[in-house]
Amino acid sequence: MKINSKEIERRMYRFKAVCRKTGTKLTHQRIEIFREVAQSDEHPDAEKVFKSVRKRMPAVSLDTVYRALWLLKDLGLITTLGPSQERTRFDANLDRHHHFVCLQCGMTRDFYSDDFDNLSLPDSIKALGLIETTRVEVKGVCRKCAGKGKEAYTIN
Amino acid sequence: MKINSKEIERRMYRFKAVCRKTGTKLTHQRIEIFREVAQSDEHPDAEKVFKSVRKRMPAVSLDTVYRALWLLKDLGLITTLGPSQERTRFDANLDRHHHFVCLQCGMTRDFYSDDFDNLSLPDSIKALGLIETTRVEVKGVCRKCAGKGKEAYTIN
DNA sequence: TTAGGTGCAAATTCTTTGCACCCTG
DNA sequence: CAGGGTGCAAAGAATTTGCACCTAA
Repeated sequence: MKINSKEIERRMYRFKAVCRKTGTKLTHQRIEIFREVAQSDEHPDAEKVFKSVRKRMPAVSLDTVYRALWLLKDLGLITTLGPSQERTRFDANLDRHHHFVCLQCGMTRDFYSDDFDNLSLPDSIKALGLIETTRVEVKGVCRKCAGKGKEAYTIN
Repeated sequence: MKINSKEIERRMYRFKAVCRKTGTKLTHQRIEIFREVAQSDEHPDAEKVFKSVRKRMPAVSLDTVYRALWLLKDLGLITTLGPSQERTRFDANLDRHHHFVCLQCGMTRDFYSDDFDNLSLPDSIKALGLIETTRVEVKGVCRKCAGKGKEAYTIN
């Protein structure tokens, strides 16, 4: 809850426009659920959204929150942090490296780049705490999936 | 299964050394579980490791795989991809941005950087597929957590 | 009016835990 | 031989689904 109200309005407007354009019903639940994510800068998880929304709308159910969030993601109105709907994956490569991740099949390839290894961070970030790693995540659609003619959808 | 055997040997050696140094028992299960991750470049999840290990060692159980993987992570011998043991989080900020993530409390802060927005990717990566986004993930320990005097542990 | 949306409860899926037995060091 | 480690089965979390009722358009 820290985004400025101008920006929140803009997000709400866009949300409503996209719903109309796509024939998605603007239910009270969806409005409150979207508002909750739109007005927060802390990247809440489903449970957190649920708890906040429930304060204003005691009857919502957690499954509606999940359904709404995935819908909003499909509509390109929100994105997910981390590999959404994927399990934790393990990596024995301890060298400094970066990742390319296929948005469709999840294929992940390590790559190396001196340029990326030596990025200099803005001071505002250094001020946040002790920096340990800086990693570049490149997302896209791998050749195999692109070959299948699927459309790439909206992105993290 | 694509890492070269020299590198696999190096990883196995390091693994055994760390186990000895920390008094961690070198059981057959742990050896096979670590080997599986060490010899793979595809960042397997727990289930995948389990299935592969079971071919050579039919009696292993999935929970042993989980226990071993988290242990290996604690020992700094492997890392996790994506927010390990965290839930999916949602973000309504559709502008191009980057993240700082606290390894201890999970606090995530967006930040902006023209430099980061304009990184040029190695050709080898461009060849992998259609690139959609390039995002920098900075990990570290936020001031609040650092203030608590906890040690930062090994990193993603 | 009516098709899509919701709440509820039950089902899944993924991961963790308690406990008795086993094996490494 | 001792204490940590393992397998099993059962518990817990997190997320999804089936279905009858409800509501936005």
